[in-house]
Amino acid sequence: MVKTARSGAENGPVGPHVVRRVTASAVLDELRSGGPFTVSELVDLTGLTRATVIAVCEDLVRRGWAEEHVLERLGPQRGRPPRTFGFRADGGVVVGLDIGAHKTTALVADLRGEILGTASGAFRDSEPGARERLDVVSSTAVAALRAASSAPERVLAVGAGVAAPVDRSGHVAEGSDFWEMFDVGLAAALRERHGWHVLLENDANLAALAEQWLGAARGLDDVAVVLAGERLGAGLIESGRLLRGRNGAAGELAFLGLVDGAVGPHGIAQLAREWGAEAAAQSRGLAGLAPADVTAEAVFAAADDGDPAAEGVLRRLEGRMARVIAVLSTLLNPELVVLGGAIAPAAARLLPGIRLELKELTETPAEVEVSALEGEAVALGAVRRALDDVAERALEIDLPGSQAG
Amino acid sequence: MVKTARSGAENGPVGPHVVRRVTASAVLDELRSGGPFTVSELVDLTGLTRATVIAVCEDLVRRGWAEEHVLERLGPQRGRPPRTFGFRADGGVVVGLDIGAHKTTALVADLRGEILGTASGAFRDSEPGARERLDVVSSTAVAALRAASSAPERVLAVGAGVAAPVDRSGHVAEGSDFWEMFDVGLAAALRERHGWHVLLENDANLAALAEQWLGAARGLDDVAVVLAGERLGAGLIESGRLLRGRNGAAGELAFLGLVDGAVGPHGIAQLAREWGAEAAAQSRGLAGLAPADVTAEAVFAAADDGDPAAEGVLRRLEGRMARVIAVLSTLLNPELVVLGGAIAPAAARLLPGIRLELKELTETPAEVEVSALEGEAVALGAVRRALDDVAERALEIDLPGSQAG
DNA sequence: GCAGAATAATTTAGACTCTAAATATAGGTC
DNA sequence: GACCTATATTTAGAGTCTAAATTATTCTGC
Repeated sequence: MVKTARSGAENGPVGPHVVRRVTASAVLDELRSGGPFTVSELVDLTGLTRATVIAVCEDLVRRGWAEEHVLERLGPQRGRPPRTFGFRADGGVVVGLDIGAHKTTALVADLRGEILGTASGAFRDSEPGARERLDVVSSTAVAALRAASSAPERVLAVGAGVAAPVDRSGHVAEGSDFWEMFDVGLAAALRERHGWHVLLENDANLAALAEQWLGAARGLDDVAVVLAGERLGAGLIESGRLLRGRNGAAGELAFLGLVDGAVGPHGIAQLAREWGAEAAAQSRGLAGLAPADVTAEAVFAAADDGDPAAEGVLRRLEGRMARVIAVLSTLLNPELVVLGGAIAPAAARLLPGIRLELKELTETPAEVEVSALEGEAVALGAVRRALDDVAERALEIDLPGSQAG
Repeated sequence: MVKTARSGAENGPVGPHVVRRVTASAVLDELRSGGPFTVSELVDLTGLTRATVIAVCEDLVRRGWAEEHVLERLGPQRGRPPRTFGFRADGGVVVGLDIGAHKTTALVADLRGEILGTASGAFRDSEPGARERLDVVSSTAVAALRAASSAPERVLAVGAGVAAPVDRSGHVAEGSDFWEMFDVGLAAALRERHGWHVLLENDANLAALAEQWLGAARGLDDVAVVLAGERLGAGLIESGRLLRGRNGAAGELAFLGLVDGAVGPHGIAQLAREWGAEAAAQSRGLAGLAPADVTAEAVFAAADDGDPAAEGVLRRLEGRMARVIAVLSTLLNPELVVLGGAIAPAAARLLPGIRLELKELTETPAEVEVSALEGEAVALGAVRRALDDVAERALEIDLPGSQAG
């Protein structure tokens, strides 16, 4: 659909080596996604010739992406012992950052996504400046690297999630006054300080990647992940691709106001407080709390005790969520909607009600599940994003310690 | 984001010829998108060597995709006269079909998208059976080919739009009882009868392709096209790609009920009638029409005459449209929303009101324009779809009349 | 121990493609 | 007619793949 780019001139010179790029990618993909393989297995998997597979593997070993395994033969086998090659998951590391309003989390993972180290840090000020944020983020990342017994030089890519729209070029959308100045700062500053390749991304988008990778949406290609808590936003994946929209603002759910007449967008936690306080004020009970003391947790706890007013609040929340999911289902037709964010722990109890209402609201209801990734979805998604980037650039990257020219 | 497929084995054998495929694509893309070029120009455009470009061009000529032009030199020029090559737009044709409820339209275009012939046919029965539909569609397509002085054997691809969800594999989504049986019938039957390669697609999706190709959204990568009339649906393009969703149902706008409390989905024309009739019944005028006589056209005409009740209906329509567009803008963040379908002729007068309301409803309002493609959007989009398919498969297609083995 | 079977690695020959550099060609200019 | 210019063609060299032939390693059975 419409040309992508003046094709040739920019895509580097063509030549016999592009063939090698294709074959090397094929082999590397197999190695990355599976255990060590014998050459014969790789021949079967890729459809390439034995001679080619060996040449490619030796190439990959030289470049640091693969290693030859010394095989331990279990039982007696016939024939010449095969050579086996495996992916070098320790060829480098990636970092996943979840940069929140008050704190930041860093994960360090190997090239297969195994988490090697974690750290988190809090911003001292409640409204920290760019410098403060940058320092905390940077030192948290370094701390996670230390916990992983790794070092900044070994980092091949960094994924970073922020609670703001991020466009396709990795810039925080204009008009988002708070982040506007900081975004360029983050990617540029981390590159400056450590030489890192930073991929900035909206947090809900990363949560979606994480759910698709390790969570409730594992392996599905059409998914929406709703992050509900103080904020409300969604990460959308269609046909395996993140949707960002023109300015990176896709996935905002501020149409809530249109859906049931509320004024402006509201996080679910906020709503629970607000509606809970209403109920308390109307002296409908809620465990005798004063309206000012009503927290989201208190409402959920009261509902557990059978408080009818609190249960009424939950019904309203179910309705609200069902409407949001109904709009997503109708407009985007995902296979599954995952509920995540701060609401996740409480969401399980809303699920039956939501599913029931959803069926009435749309002809194409998605499945609905609750995230099981706890607080780590965004950081895990950042890891996934970084891994994807590394996989894409693999053959252009010179791995530290490789003997390649 | 997750592996796509067991890479190698299915992708055909690798070898030096894949390089040729790359270079040939690069040259062919340039030729297709521009006038005839001299070899030197192609060298600049593609970054390839002169020797390569000539070899590739001669290859393309042999395969029927390009032709060598005899140059007419305008003024005196220095140097050896260059060879020039051009795309052979007449190497074959594509067909675009708009299969509606009551009639069908067929366009025939050359490989550059120039429309060569048109035809349309009506179904005799109001609820025609599969056989009747198939016969009319087939003969309409053949009539359009005749009008284009072409023939069924020259058809390289057929795009076909239907008013039903179509999933990625080209099948009408299950549960859509009416089309369910017919869809497979259409693609299979046209292949059977004429050997055509048929690409079934949702009509709103095709309208979106058309707007992006020739219409108000020319060249934009993030667009939504709302088809409003008796029915209501949208075609969504994000990052240059159509969104289909899990079952092809993406773009449905039946969430309208959620947005302002209406029951079930309603086409705009229906609403105009309904609300107009309400207004008439409340004896608020509407040019003295009896409620039963109120048509959408009558409402718009009355508004033109300054009838306040009719204007009230238009305000309500503006509000409804603005809400729909607001949801699209917020959730998908397109750059532009195009209003098309039966509403298009009347929509221009709603535009100012819609734009004004939209700004109040979302933080990321899209631009809003009215389609200028008149009734042809779907059929044109079908042509575009077919052309894209041909472009993608170009080097695997044996063009009729080529001397390639 | 040793021939033979089984499996895999390595080598060799052949084909195709690209680039780069050298050579040839077709016009115009002086 | 000699020269200049822009282009075309040829030639040499390198990289890559496949396919087929050759060599290597191990186990089995006697």
